Amino acid sequence: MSSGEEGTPELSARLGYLFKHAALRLEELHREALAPYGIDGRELGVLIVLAGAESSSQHEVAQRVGSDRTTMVALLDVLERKGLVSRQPHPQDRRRNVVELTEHGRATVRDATRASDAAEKELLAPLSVPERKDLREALRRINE
Amino acid sequence: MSSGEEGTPELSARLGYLFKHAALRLEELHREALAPYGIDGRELGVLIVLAGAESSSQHEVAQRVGSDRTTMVALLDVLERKGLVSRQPHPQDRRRNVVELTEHGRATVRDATRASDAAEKELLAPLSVPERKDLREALRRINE
DNA sequence: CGCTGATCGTCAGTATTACTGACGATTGGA
DNA sequence: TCCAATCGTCAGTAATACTGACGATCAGCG
Repeated sequence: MSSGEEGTPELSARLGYLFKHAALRLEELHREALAPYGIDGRELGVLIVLAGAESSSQHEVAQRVGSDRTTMVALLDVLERKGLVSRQPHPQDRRRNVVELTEHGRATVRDATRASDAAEKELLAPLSVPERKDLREALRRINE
Repeated sequence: MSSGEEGTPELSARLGYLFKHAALRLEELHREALAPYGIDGRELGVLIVLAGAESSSQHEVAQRVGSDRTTMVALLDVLERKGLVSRQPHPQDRRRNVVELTEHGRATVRDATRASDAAEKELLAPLSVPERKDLREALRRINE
């Protein structure tokens, strides 16, 4: 397996291909699972961050999600229009916005996260339960 | 772990987050690893497909890569301009182009694949050797 | 042989996403 | 009080991949 072979490489064995296609498939499952809640996976990510750290600035939310503050503007515009989050001026620092989940937002995170869990479970269906745990753990360690 | 808990979900434990960040990190490693060859990961994918199936039509290449034929046009334009692939009219079916690796293309796939292997290895560095194999195998099974 | 439907490569247009760079407003420290 | 830094915002840009259409070509059927 590791002696100096020179075999034709196979695209479907490449890590990039494997990640990309797994991510695409998960995205599709999420589209179906989250449709009843009117959000997509990216938006659920923002809601999850807010559920874990109530009342953050937009900049903080962006950092936690792993995007940047300019991307967050339009994202929060949409979530605000959907009634899932609220923006209020920070009382002590008027440069900031305090971003919080609305009541509707809290209910949506709860239910949509369950739907997302189901989507993940469906993606991982070909694996045994311990294999699923190992996969998650391996990915977690790769991402430090 | 599986009793009716209602804990705050953590974004970094979500599969979508894990895949996205692993893919981003790998993309970055690939950027560095492939720079000497003047190609990116997407282009290496095309070259790898061509190395495994010499003389395909553009449509076939696109299907194997998992994109569509309109995307492939510009991609092959670039690879042709770089002297890595050649396009010739199919002798029997003049609708098709026969796409083949040039000599330079063959050498590039060989060397760039090695560089890509190194990038993958670096991404998987936190895992033991059997764990790397398990991860690949799990991803392969997820993607059918 | 002549039609008809399908296929191939191409291109224009569009949508999505995320970035850079700049701006005004605001803050906090020298 | 002044200056550098921060925050949210927006315009512009770049990368990517899609849809829909087009002409050229092919294959099958009558």
